[in-house]
Amino acid sequence: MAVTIKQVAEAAGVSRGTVDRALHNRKGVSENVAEHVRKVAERLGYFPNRAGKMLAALKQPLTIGCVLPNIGNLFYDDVIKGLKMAQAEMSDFGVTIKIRELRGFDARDHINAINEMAGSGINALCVSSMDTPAIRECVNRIIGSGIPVVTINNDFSGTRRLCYVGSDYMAAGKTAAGMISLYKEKTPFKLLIATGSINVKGHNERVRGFNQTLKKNKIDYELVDIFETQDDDLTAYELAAQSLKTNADINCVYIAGAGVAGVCRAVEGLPPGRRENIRVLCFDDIKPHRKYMRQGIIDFVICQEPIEQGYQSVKKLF
Amino acid sequence: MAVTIKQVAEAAGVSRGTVDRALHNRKGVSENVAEHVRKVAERLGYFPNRAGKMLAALKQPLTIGCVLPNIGNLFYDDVIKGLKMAQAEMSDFGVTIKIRELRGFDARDHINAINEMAGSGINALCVSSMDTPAIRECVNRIIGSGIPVVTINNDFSGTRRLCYVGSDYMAAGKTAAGMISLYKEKTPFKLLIATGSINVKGHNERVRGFNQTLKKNKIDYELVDIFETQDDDLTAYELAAQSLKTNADINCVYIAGAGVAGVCRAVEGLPPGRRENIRVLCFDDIKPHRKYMRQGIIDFVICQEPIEQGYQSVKKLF
DNA sequence: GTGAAAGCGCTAACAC
DNA sequence: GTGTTAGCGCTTTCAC
Repeated sequence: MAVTIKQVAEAAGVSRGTVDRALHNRKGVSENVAEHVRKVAERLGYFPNRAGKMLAALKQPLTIGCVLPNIGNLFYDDVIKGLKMAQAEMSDFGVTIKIRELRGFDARDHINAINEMAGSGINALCVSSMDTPAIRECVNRIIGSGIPVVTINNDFSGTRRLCYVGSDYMAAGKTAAGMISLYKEKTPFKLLIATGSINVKGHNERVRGFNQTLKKNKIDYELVDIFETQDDDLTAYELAAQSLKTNADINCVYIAGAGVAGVCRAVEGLPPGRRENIRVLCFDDIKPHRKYMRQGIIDFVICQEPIEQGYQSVKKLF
Repeated sequence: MAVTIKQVAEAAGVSRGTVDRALHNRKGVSENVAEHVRKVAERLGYFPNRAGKMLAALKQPLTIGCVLPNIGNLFYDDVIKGLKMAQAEMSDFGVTIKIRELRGFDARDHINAINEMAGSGINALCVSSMDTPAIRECVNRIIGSGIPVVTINNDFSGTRRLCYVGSDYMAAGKTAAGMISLYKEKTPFKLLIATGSINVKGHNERVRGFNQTLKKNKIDYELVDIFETQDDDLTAYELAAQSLKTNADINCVYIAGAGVAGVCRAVEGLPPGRRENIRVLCFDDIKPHRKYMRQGIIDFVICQEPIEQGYQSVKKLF
């Protein structure tokens, strides 16, 4: 059996309460005693038993607030599924989650939602948003106020968030480049890139990783056009249809964000003969993507693990 | 806060001990009272709190025995990593694991190891073995003796194991068929299949799923040769070299088990011109596979999640 | 057959 | 600043 707080207390010649205070840097202990206790704990190889912790934690229930731009983006359905799985698994330890749902990429909306959530008595925050200065500032302020934050699916540059739970988007772009290279006989690729939003770090990285790897592997390609879908199918459709019409030489479409169905519909609308000649790559395993994949419009879908992302976010915070 | 055993006891007008006995079908409680308690618990929506359970479980440490044919099969390194991760995470709840390592597919060896393990005072068993009558019988006997069993990575047909943790090998074969279909212009495929062992259910299913899907999708192919590697690189090398020499028309090698490096070495040894003309598909992300992938010998590797398999096996048993 | 009580390891409230 | 104690929910042992 592992060493308990009781044994540390005996060895250090103090009470269990004092050990607890010392090891958690709580106030109410003199620095001398605290230092001594920490030494003894270290020496005995003390490591707090999580079963005991959990049971005691029941008295201080933990509420985790989640802010997600999920409305109109099916991908987040599975993230939410993961969040709920975690909640189900940890409700026994006093964990509750509270989800705030957002539509689209309006920075003001996001900031309002995050602030509201932070002010609603939560103990921790789990957020998926954009990587803009205003939002970073907002999140940093919340962290400063003592609420730990994890980013989920979308990370921020330079915030002191606890951790990021999500995929490595550079690697994802790299993978996409590898996939399209299987069609080397179709080079030079005439490329259309549809990204979600220039404010989303992950979308940018998917594009950078893709370009970098194509160059590194000396794949012959030319970037013909690029636009933002705003993760909206209608916008995506219109811009894609326009671009494909203007640029008759496009033979490869790389979709780095949501709005995939919109782009696919535009490809679908092309005259036969042209349509089959276009390779389409996109991300995330959601229902409409499967449909277009079966139809042969989409050639490759690179997936992440949304359920796991939701699940792990809660687990880390707990 | 959720309903506790104490509340159930009060509502039912009995003691906490009696509730515990009733809900766990332990002896020492009359069927009348037991029935009544179960009804009350049901009505109140009682669900045992896992934090409390875990803490109490500390008094009865749980030892999980694991029997794995890992020696000489790098894939299991990650399975073991997962087992150890789980142990690290759950040592706080009194869980210990004990691993017995095996080499190869000798049924007698496996049965001896399983029996030894079962007789060594373990509380649960986690096993990866072959799907033969003798081994099934052995495992069923152990289950009958009251030790719960999960199968990991390799399932048995028709045993009363608690659950199977591993991949869907039919789907894996299907995926492989989809991958090779990307090279449709190379049809008809002249196929060499290297399976690991005819006694391993997963290997068989990988082959069946592969064949079925090629047929279903009307891919033109012919099975030229098939052999067992015994998951051994040397055997694999010799048989593959022989087969490739005898059958000069082979242009596609499907490796359903281990021994991949052996087969690849055989392909590598072919004269240039012939060598590049052969597509190779295999399974599992282990180091030598990466090497042959970079070299361009292997075209596709379909992976499973060995770490997760190890981790989940322990978690389920706990 | 049933109730009462101790105790798993930890934290927090209270006492000194 | 430090010690003491109660209690989180559950299981098990001991008494009756």
